[in-house]
Amino acid sequence: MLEQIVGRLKAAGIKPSMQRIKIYEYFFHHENHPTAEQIYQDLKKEVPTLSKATVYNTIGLFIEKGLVKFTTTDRQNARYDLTDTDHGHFICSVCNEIYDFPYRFSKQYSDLEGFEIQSEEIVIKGICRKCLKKH
Amino acid sequence: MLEQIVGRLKAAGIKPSMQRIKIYEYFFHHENHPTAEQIYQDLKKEVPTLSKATVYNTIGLFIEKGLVKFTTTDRQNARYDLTDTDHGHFICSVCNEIYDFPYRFSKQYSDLEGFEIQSEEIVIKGICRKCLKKH
DNA sequence: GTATCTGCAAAACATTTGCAATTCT
DNA sequence: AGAATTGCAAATGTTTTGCAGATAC
Repeated sequence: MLEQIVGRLKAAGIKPSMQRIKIYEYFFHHENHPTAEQIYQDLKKEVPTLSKATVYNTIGLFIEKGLVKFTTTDRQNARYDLTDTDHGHFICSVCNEIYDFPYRFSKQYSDLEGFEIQSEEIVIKGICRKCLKKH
Repeated sequence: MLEQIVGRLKAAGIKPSMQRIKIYEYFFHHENHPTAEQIYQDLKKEVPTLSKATVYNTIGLFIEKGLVKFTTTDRQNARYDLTDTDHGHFICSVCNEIYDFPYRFSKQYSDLEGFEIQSEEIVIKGICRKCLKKH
């Protein structure tokens, strides 16, 4: 696992420092698109000297190198996604949890002829099953 | 036209003040999802006493009453959409312009059974034709 | 005249930046 | 030592809030 993390960082041209490994690893263990704040709060327990600036800067580096991308689910806080699979995002307006669901993009949009497509995202907002049950 | 604006505001339970009419009207005349700042800058010419707080508060009221909703295209600045039609958003990563394109949502997602769906948005990022031509 | 609405200034909040201290090789 | 990385504190930029004055009914 750790080998895989380090390998991917190196492959992306990123020197695998302690902080970078921990942050990248965090994305693998926390699938529901954490905010920088959540990453910071959780990792501080393991790496007490960690600063929020480092979290932001490191994620910025990951984005630049293509390991991670923004989701556009949440306008308040930035949320991130590993750049692996085609999937849609459902965000619950009560608990703010993000759920991934399988979704295949069409890749072809007749009304966007002549446009270069770089990424596609579908965002569904509503109330998740867990929150619906609470009422 | 003005009648239509005023009518919609009243129907939504919003008292149609000068500022509110101008701001709501603005959305009808500017289809590409302006930011609060753009609305403020443009309307200031007509309504010099307008303050940015009023723009934000008024849009907030519109959202609360369901006349307008956030788009999730842009993480830097809030952008808004009239809650009318089914369409997708294309955002150009060069000029930051938003293009609407026809898109029919499926409304049915087998993997979201038991979830209540309130809104759907598809966001495609890339480079628009205009910017591609410049190179 | 009372309730609502507006606008200013300040506050709040997420994110970025400059720079000094630290770490790694 | 030299280069890269990190962490702090301050800056930035957007959005929200408190409150006093203005407006509308």
